[in-house]
Amino acid sequence: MPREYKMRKRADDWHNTRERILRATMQLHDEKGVAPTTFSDIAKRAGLGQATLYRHFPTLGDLVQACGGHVWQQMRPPTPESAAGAFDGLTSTNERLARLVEEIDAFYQRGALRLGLAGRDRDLIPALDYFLKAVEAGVEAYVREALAPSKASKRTVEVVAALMSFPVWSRFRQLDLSGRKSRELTARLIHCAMRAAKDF
Amino acid sequence: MPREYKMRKRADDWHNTRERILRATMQLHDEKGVAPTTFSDIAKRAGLGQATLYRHFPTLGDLVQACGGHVWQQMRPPTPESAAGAFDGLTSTNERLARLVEEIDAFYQRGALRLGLAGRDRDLIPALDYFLKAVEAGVEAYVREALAPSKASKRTVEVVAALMSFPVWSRFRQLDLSGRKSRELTARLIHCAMRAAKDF
DNA sequence: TATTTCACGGAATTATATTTTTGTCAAATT
DNA sequence: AATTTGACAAAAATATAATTCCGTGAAATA
Repeated sequence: MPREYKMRKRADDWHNTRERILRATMQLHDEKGVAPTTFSDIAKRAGLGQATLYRHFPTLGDLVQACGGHVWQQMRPPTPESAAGAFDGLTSTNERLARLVEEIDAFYQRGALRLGLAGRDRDLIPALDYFLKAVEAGVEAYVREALAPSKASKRTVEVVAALMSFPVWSRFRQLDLSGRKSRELTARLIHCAMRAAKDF
Repeated sequence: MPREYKMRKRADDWHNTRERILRATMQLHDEKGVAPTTFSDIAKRAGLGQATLYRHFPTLGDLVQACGGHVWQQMRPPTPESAAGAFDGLTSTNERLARLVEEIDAFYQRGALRLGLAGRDRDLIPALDYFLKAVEAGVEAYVREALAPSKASKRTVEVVAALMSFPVWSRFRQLDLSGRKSRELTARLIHCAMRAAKDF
């Protein structure tokens, strides 16, 4: 229920408690995961009554979605809109792939914790699924853009996108390769996959 | 509380209800996941009172662990013990890698549903984590065995194991490649990874 | 057959989480 | 200044799940 506010102080208070709620929620989500976090957890952390949460966010979906906005801008995910710009001036396939790996790796590093936690509960909480689908679309757009000059097939794009997906990144991260080596390995695997995908 | 049973019929009844509980539990776990399944869900499905569940399995951990036994034998995971035998008579690296991919792929196909569901709740339910760690150890043992004649470094084994992990398999499965093509792709990626891992 | 044992289900109890109700006080309006 | 509005917290009301208690009847034992 958005309101018309001519009332300055009340509007500010409203906004402030809203932000306190979101801060507390994100903290707890980072600590225990999304699904296991309860309303009373949040209220306690924010120093508010539970009823206040409902006033601001009638459903859990609303709350998670609102967090999504903050999280999105904190992790700056790749988007279809930013894809073209990310490869500006790079013409060789090699350069473009290197840039692809850099960009996505940097993004996953920024978002590792939250992407992992969100992934766990995505089919429990629709807002999370929506969020992650948007992330995946962004990654795929980057892959497509990186491969654009190579006239890669749809299939090739799919395969490379799989290789650049978060679950795969996350598993490889468990090896304690340096970031440098890790990106190098990824790039090589992509080359290999592209060659292989030609035969499909 | 195990008992001394000389009493035939009671022992049988006890065993039968135990199996009914496990059957119902596994059904529900397959349908809704492990964590979201409640004791009353299980009791209803099994046609038993909830109290009966507690008598047979005092804690959730006991129940999940007992399911684990059945699940384990249904999905026949690779184990360190079976690793050596799986590559009997195969001498060339190529043959061994092909066998590795076949074996693990077949296993993941058998276990896909449950491995996915278990993975989601593994850090919520210790018994699941234990189970999955055992699975991972088996896969790694197979990788090690497949690469044994190639004198691969520890690092190489790790990298290939990552490539053969369930999360990676699962993501690639989303591409709708035929099993044939999919295994072919995996094999090629492994070759590439081995070459790359040499430089690390 | 008489007595004891014990697996069971119904129902009570406890625990935890969600959602609504209500009174209060400060801010806004007149 | 008097009145109204609305943001808030405390606590009540619901809802759902975990856990325990207790009487019953069939199986075991003597």
